[in-house]
Amino acid sequence: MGVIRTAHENARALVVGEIVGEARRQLATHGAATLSVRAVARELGMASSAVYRYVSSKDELLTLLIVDAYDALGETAEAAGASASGDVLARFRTVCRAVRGWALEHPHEYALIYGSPVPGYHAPSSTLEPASRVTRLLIGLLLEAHQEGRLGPARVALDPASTIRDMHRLIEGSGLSIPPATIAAGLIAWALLFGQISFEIFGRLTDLVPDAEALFEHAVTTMADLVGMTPS
Amino acid sequence: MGVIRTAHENARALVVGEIVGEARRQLATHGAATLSVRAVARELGMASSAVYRYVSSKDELLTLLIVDAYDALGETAEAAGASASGDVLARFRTVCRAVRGWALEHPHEYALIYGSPVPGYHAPSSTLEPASRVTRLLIGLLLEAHQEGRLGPARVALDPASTIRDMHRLIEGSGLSIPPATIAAGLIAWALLFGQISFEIFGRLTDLVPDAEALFEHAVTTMADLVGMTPS
DNA sequence: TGTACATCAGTGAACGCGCGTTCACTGATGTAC
DNA sequence: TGTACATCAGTGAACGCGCGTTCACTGATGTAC
Repeated sequence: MGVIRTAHENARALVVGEIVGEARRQLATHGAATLSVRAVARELGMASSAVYRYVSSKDELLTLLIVDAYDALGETAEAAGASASGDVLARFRTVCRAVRGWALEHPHEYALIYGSPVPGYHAPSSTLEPASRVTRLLIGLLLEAHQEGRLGPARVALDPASTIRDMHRLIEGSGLSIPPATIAAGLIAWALLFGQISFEIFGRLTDLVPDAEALFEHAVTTMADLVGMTPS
Repeated sequence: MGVIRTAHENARALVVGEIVGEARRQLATHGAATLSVRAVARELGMASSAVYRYVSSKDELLTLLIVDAYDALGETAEAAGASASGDVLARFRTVCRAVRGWALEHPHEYALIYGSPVPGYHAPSSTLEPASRVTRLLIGLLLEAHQEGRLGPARVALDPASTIRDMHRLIEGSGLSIPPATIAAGLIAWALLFGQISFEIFGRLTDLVPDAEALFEHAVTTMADLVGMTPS
């Protein structure tokens, strides 16, 4: 259909935006569990039945919110990566910081996409692409470092045949020219990134580590170390 | 009051156990969001009002479930650690495997304690002790390795003054004789452990890494490496 | 050992609530001639 | 440019549901004498 739309379609897109915006606002203040179609309609000053002209069900609204959150996080991370100066390592650190920063600013949206899955909700395929945005960005940095020759050996010794097979499958599936051990290290570093952020957001570091930001910096160093990213 | 109880008290404890058990069963099949006092009563064949003789509110039931989950995980991990043969490193690996194994068997209970916090619920202090059981076990292993001289330098270089201060505060608060850098590395390894498990439980590795168990073994090696735990 | 009494488990009805979703309708708005 | 018509946004009432929690009550059970 392209970019040209009829007036009706424009109006539709506008209202859908308002609905998702209000839903996001309620998510931010009350959390995902209490999100309700009726509450969104109420706050928007329209009948609850009117929302169904734009969104077919509560699940679809949830999907829109999830896509929205992934996109917001992806955009924040990409913008940080694009505007960062310095070498690949410096940009990697900046991107990690941006992800943490977004999570701290939007804890409920972060919980929606990186916390426990909402029971009974099954993510449709439309969430897959936005969900991989941050991952693709991080892989891009890894690839860049590799091409610049800034990638030492990964700190992971591939042992069982199944992992070697899995890593080769990933490499072939994406067409990346990164050594399998680096891929494995990248996956582990990825888990560490979101593990560290989740611990902080979900309150597990409270009263334990006052300066969580400083500890996060250490974690990022560990990640870079893991994949073999060397400075300057 | 001690261990001796009246018949009434014994009966009470028994029924509370049945209520929590049924609630746990429903949590396992339907997830935390749909947990309801009425559904538990229904399944137990009692009036919903009767539950309030034993549990003062839904929040208290949730607290009992959370304590229950922490204790189950703690017991599993402790049992694995106690029965494991081999050196500290081997026992560390066994404990990590046991934590992952429990999480895979009880994904909803895992989500309850290590996923996004339930909105509107504030954990009372009675959850603090059970929550720290696994952590204390892991710290114990670290301490053991240190006392046996099996602990090389941690792979974390303490940089900002605030982290050094935070780590010293942790050491003093617990009376541990572990170097500050090792404490920091331990915290990061801790985040990696649960980050890796959460990624697997919450489905982020599905279709990406078929043999998640093998990747987990690599992650555990990375954790041991991080804190400087050396083999044999 | 037998009886009176206090304790407490358990009941069932009720309160008030908010939810997701449907449906027949009204009225505005853009479009085709 | 003016009019007729189809489209569609939005309404308000309704359905049926399940929830947490309270309350006055009944009847069993253990205890004290």
